[in-house]
Amino acid sequence: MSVARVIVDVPSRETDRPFDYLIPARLEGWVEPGSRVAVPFGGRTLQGIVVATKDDAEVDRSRLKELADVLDAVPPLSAELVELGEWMSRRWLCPLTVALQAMLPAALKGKTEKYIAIARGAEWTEADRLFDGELIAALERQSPLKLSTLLRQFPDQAGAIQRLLKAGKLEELQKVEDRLSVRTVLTVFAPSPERLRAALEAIPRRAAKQRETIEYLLAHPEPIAQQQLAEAVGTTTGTIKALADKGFVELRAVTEDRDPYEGREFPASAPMKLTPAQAAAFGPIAAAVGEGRHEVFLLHGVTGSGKTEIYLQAIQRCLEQGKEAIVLVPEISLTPQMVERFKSRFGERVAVLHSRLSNGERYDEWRKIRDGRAQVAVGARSAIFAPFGRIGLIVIDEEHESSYKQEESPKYHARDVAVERARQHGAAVVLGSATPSLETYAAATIESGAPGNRDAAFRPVYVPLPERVADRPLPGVTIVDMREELKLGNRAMFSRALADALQARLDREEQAVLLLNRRGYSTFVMCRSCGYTAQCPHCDIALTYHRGSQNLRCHYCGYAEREPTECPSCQSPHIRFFGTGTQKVEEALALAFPGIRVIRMDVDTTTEKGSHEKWLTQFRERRADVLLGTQMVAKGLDFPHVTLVGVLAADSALKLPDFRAPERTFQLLTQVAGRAGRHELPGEVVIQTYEPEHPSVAMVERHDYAGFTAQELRHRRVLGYPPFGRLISLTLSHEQMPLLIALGESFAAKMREKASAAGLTGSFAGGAPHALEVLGPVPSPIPRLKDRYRFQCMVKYRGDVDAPGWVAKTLQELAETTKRSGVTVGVDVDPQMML
DNA sequence: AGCACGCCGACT
DNA sequence: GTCGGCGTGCTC
Repeated sequence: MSVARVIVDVPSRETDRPFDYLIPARLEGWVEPGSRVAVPFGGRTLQGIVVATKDDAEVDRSRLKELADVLDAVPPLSAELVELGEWMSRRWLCPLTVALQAMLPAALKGKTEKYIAIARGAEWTEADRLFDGELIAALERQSPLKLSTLLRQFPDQAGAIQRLLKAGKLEELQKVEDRLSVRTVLTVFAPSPERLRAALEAIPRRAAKQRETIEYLLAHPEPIAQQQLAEAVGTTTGTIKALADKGFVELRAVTEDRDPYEGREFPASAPMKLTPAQAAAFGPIAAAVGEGRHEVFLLHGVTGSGKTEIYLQAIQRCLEQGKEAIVLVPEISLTPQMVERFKSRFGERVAVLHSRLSNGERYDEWRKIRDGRAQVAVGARSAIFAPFGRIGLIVIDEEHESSYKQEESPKYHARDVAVERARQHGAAVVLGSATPSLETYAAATIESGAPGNRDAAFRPVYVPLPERVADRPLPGVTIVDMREELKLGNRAMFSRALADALQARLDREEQAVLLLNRRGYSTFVMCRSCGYTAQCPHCDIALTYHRGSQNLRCHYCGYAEREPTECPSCQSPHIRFFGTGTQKVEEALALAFPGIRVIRMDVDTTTEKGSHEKWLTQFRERRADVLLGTQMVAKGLDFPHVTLVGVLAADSALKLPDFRAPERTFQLLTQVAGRAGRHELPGEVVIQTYEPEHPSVAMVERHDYAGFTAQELRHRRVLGYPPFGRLISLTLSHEQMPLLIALGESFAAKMREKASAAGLTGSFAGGAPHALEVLGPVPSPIPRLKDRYRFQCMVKYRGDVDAPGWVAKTLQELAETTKRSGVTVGVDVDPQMML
């Protein structure tokens, strides 16, 4: 008998190591690295992932328990993915189980179910029968029975169950069950026509619906879903159930593959002829893919330069090598149009993974990949874990997008995972963007790389794609200084330039996209008498007024309260709403342009499944004049009749306490500007701002990526920010503020002490290659979240020192102190959002 | 993360 | 005298 090393599904630092289990004879041969198993662990049964197997000669067998079960016929992970998980766990300091869990579709996140059974040899006394008769009877009918079912049936018998368990008359069993398996559809199978006719004889005349059902089956003898049959006959499933009970028809659960794109036709598309510029960019990528060489490319092409066609042809080349390809796109641009391009070119070989799929649908797509029925996976962030075995190419479109960084644990960046996974497979990586992140751009273009930039091995080959297809000009950009507007007495949210441009679109029956980075109606609520502002009671963040639901909401924790009519603090009626959100703009548009048709798109209008697509389709079909939304309208949308893009407040994100704010603003503005005039009609962009001279705004006017980047990189170099230094943020939280302040100070002091003891502190400003410093603590930009106060420390370092490793080790050493004090420490390696 | 074991207050 | 509060500690 051999031994399995198992990572149990307990996401804590203490249990973040393999536990050994004996593999019982009946499971021998089913266990390998990547297998999902159920194991007994501290008195309960949990899901775990096998990371290795070994011979039992090396271990003390007597202290080991046995695996309870293997949960899948085919292991859901491979040794390679387990190894990738281990790498992630080191890189982003998360428990290994959390990294492994991120690779599994939600359907395979096993949950422990408790069952109650009558114990062997249990004998019921008179008293048992008297007090717990019904409970015992239920278990005598069926045993074991799910504890939850039992409690639903006998809500007040929890004590009795406990007692009988203690007395040894009942016993508890635990099983790990999947959230859902393959979807099954109850399907009706009709017997032979003779037997159907016999049934007709036997069914009394008064059971009209049953007779009709049989007659329908005589006419349509093929198997049919119960639900559909009921609809076709005009009855309920009860009728069919009755027929099945009498044995006239057969009712069976049939497993069904859900195809979210079922019934949709995708016209086949052939590779297009590449322009000379495209061909020049394609050359080196195709060569690497053809030779099965691991190499990373930065494909820097302006919007409309035809990057997608290059991806498609590179994938084609990859498939010709008998290998598989992964394409990552930001969730938001994973629209039907985008999917269509891939489905049209590669048909059935494409699996699509995005968050709008139900767990079951996603599981089906995932199985298509694992079982080799698909060779191309297109999806958002987590598609980087697509269970392929021979990857030849990984494409990351819009590589600068912040959505590639997961904000919950594991806080991984899909771009970095992609490079590591490609290295494992000897695959090529194409990072595509019109506005590459400064990290990637610097690594690709600065002579010696950026000294503090990830690992030295990250040196993408720079592949520029400077021209737009068909030489369509970039749209003209007008920057409007809103201070001037104010001076001229225009206090409306639309400048004269934007209002005129909008009117012109309405007159010409063209369309416009308007961007405002604020959802809700207004941004804050204040009392004019006493200065009270509405804050979230759990997060100390200003509440936002939502007009439709007439309430104030916290955008961080979801807290909501009713709209106030008087000041809660001084009872004055002079409580007012300030700032502008998308809802308010919608109203202002209706007022300024009577009859205008507006579609508003933000998280409030797109939560419903499919609503995102619904709105976009409506807009595409020109059933609206204006698409108004938050940044989600900026990404990857492509509408032929949009000739105007308006940005209402370009600087709204500039003042955020985040060193990436200028970069994000520039990227966002450049991306929206690219939305206009992508087709025959020329486009125009109007950007409203209070800071027209700010580089993030001014450089957009000239479409000057290089100019903006050069300037921003100089800033970053001086301050030692990425890509010239790297960061790890440590967020300390506690319910009590004074305690947290004291604990934070001592925590930071200890970190600094340890860093200096390890010889890691150097003069950071002097640019020493191994310098590391611990900054803070300072109040976190969100000073309180869900009733816990927050302070943060920042570890800033440069060069190739293994700072994540050092932080992990140091936190381990401080673990006892922190645990006793009740502070929790959250770690974010390479944070993307300073908020 | 749970669930055990373990030491101090309000009930039968 | 017991039931039960939730404070540490361990889980192959």
